[in-house]
Amino acid sequence: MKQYIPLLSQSTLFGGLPEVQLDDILAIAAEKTMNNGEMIFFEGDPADGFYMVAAGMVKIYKLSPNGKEQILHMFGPGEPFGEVPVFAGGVFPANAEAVKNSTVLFFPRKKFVDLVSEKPYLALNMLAVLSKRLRHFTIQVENLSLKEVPARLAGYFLLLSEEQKNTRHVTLNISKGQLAGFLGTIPETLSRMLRKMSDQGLIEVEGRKIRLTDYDGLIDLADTGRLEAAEI
Amino acid sequence: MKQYIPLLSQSTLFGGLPEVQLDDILAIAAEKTMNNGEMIFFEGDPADGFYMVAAGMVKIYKLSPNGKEQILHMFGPGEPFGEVPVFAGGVFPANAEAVKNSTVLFFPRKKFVDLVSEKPYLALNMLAVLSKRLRHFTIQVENLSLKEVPARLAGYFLLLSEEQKNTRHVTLNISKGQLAGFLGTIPETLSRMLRKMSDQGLIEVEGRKIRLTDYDGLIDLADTGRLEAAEI
DNA sequence: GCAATGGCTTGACTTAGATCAAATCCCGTT
DNA sequence: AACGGGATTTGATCTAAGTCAAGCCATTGC
Repeated sequence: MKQYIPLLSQSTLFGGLPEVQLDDILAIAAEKTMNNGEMIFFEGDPADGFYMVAAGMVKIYKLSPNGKEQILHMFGPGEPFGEVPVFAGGVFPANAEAVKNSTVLFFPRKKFVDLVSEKPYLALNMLAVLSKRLRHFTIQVENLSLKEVPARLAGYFLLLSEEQKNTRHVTLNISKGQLAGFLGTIPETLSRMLRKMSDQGLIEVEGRKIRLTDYDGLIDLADTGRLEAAEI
Repeated sequence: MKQYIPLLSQSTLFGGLPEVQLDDILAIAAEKTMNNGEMIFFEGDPADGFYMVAAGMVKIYKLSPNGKEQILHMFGPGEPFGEVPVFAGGVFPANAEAVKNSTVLFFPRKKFVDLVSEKPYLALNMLAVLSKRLRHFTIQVENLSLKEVPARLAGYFLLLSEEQKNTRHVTLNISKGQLAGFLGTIPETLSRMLRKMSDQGLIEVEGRKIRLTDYDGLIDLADTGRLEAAEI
């Protein structure tokens, strides 16, 4: 069960606090297995608990009236999702769908609230998790409204490069279509941008493997925004 | 001091919990007065505490390299802000500026964390506040990436109309320039959209007073997206 | 081996909205 | 009442990115 630790240890801020009893928290969880593409919940569904990914991967997204999909988050093993309505009340604000065959844990709200009242450090951990998520959203809003697609894309590559230790060689963990949704654009546009960026020698694309051939150029692109037209 | 209650009572979810001692929380706060336009903190500043608006109004925003401003939040009396780094660690992810002459309370992180360990219900209240903020961001991301400016604007009017009891007659509480920043656009575009919308009889604009002349039309616009060109 | 399906790429076209520049309005001061 | 400066509006233009329509791999199943 040790693979579930991320939920509980994500914050080292309050390290002086006693160790959480993993069994306590896992005791109140119910396990569900989901197939790739299966919906976990829909926007608007009443929420009486939250989830955590045990295995696989889950995407949280919104749809526009004409079907364009904006991915808000992708969550992997150990990451909780759908907590908002548990604390704020009401309904799920977005859709959740398994993007691989996955196992998720469900935590009924009542049980969790009871538990959290007993164990304050659990609440502090949860606060840290929500705070980090809030920060991610801050960045996402900034990206969507202040940066153009190439800048967002460059930023995404740099992020990947930090996550994966191989500084110059990253591998997409999602399909390009999904990546487009995550960046707030559409597959066609993403495809063109990838092409432009490789034309300019910033990257080399081979399927899901991306070589970052001009790291500094990417950094520059990521925050100053503009992708110059290729001048031979 | 009763005007500070919103922080503590925003969640009725956990109503069974004992009443918070307002004095406890206010005891650890320091008061600052700010002039209109004065900065409270900058993006990247190290954070050792969070704030709450006591009087006036504060905007939280990001800037693009070329100066465009995206407002993330506007906070009024009783609303806490800048809590994210307190729980997630690190630095402020955006700028905070007083948009009126204002008074803010500052809560040093260490003192607050100590207090929260003693009073679990305080943490639960904080969780509720952060969760609601997270939900707002969900909506903001959706708006920015999936909806066009007229739809966002219509949505904003409908929101205002709910907040202010007068169903057909709303008053902007911020300048149009600020509103543009909040909607992720620029003043020129906002101005044109307001014009289009009044040309179509959806609203009537008179300074900061807006009459919602076609409520159903606005609802339609807010979620199906498109503003038809005015015929004739 | 060869449909066939889904993911990706490409091209031609359209459009929402940003930029630039110039009025004009509005309001608190002097 | 005249002044000055910010806020707002308007017009002309430009551009990033979305839409529509085809074609192209590349895998999976038959």
